[in-house]
Amino acid sequence: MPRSTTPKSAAAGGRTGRPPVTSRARILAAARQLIDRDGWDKLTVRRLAVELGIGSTTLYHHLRDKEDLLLLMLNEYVGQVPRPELPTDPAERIVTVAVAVRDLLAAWPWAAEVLTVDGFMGRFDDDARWFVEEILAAAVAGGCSHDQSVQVFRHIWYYTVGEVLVRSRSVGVRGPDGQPVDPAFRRSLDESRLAHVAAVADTWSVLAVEDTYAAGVRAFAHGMLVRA
Amino acid sequence: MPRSTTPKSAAAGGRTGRPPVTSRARILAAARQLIDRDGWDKLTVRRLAVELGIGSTTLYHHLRDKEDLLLLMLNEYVGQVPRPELPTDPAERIVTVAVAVRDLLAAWPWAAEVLTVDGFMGRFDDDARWFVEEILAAAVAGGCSHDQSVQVFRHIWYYTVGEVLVRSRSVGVRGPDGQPVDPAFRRSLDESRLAHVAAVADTWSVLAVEDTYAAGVRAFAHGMLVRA
DNA sequence: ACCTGAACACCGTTCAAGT
DNA sequence: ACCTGAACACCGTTCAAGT
Repeated sequence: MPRSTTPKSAAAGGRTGRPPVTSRARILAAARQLIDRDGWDKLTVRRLAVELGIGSTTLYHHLRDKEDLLLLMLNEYVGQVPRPELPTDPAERIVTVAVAVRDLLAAWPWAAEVLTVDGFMGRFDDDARWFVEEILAAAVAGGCSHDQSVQVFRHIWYYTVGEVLVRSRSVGVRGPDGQPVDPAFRRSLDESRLAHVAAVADTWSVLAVEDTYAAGVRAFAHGMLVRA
Repeated sequence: MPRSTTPKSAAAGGRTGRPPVTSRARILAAARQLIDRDGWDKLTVRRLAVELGIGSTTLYHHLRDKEDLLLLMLNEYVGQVPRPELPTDPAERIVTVAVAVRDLLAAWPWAAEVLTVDGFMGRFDDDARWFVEEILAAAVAGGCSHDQSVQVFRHIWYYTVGEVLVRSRSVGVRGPDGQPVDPAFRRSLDESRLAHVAAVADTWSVLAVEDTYAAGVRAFAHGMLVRA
């Protein structure tokens, strides 16, 4: 039952016993390849083993469980992102960092699945935590106490996770009848009770695909730094 | 392959054929009972059939698929919520509605799972859309155009979904070793690179359980209505 | 018109036995 | 020290046959 933080292959000092057929790095690479080729939902322990040409149960010598694999992938992914150039204004620095993280998560939709794994915030490793540091530092530079900076981070994080999750699940959705599901709420719309919904019914689907994330965090970040 | 909007039992005009052993309403009630008693993750098509005392495959005459069941439950749930008293100030009206919806979703954590179902926004029915109407109306009352009100709603919605999802998955999390996962990021913390993270490491877990949702939407709502 | 069992095509995970 | 097949305990869904 290996832990994420202590890979067995690295810990093994001696050279006795049966030689390993795979490694953490190889597993991660295979998982990524599998997702890119066949899609996120095809990433199963069994398929991953086939991809690697090993028995599926062998994977449990390298990973605690499937969730462990997901966290490992997220950490590797977030850690590898190129850090953006940061502006000097604290609020704008938050916006820049948040947009970078959002773009990162949005580009790999499977990341959205991992975001909802139990307690994942405490399972980021140092390389993946740079963005937490940057947001906290910017909040403090903007006049927040350390405690307030944590709350600023949490707000930004909730908004980001929500945006990524909702949008990754709403693009190009089609109903079982093959027709695209109408995001405009026009189905059985009671116009007297839902007057404002009716007023935007025709334009909703157009407005809903617009990328308003940056505007959202901007309003958020400036609003909170002013109040702090 | 029945659709959510046209229950078969209701549509059937004649009285020929084998009598039904169950109904939409009974299925929904049984599902809720199952969740309340055994937990969200125990809600499977097979267990639900056992709960109802019918064959599992029979359920497919009343539901298109499992996702359909989830949406049906969400709609029933959101539609039944007592509408809160609304203040006159537009921004505060948004806060009140948003808090009510958040409380609702947070109280039934399984709702969080449904929120990530493909295209669920377009699958709310009229009874569940009152909160959309209220937020759009408040935004317009606050000076937004109809188009802008949609963007206000989207921002609030992303934030709400994120808050509910993250928080429903972060409470009382324990690692596989039985120790609670430390949300304070203290594991292998490089204090030189992550100075601000280190500064809040000790208080993070205390701050993270605080309910700051209302403060978040408030900053958001006021900020956006000012800019619009 | 509605219900059913059998079957299909899968899952994640454990564990004793093997090299 | 590491790998493996068999097995366990499940899933959601389809479909021909039955009442």
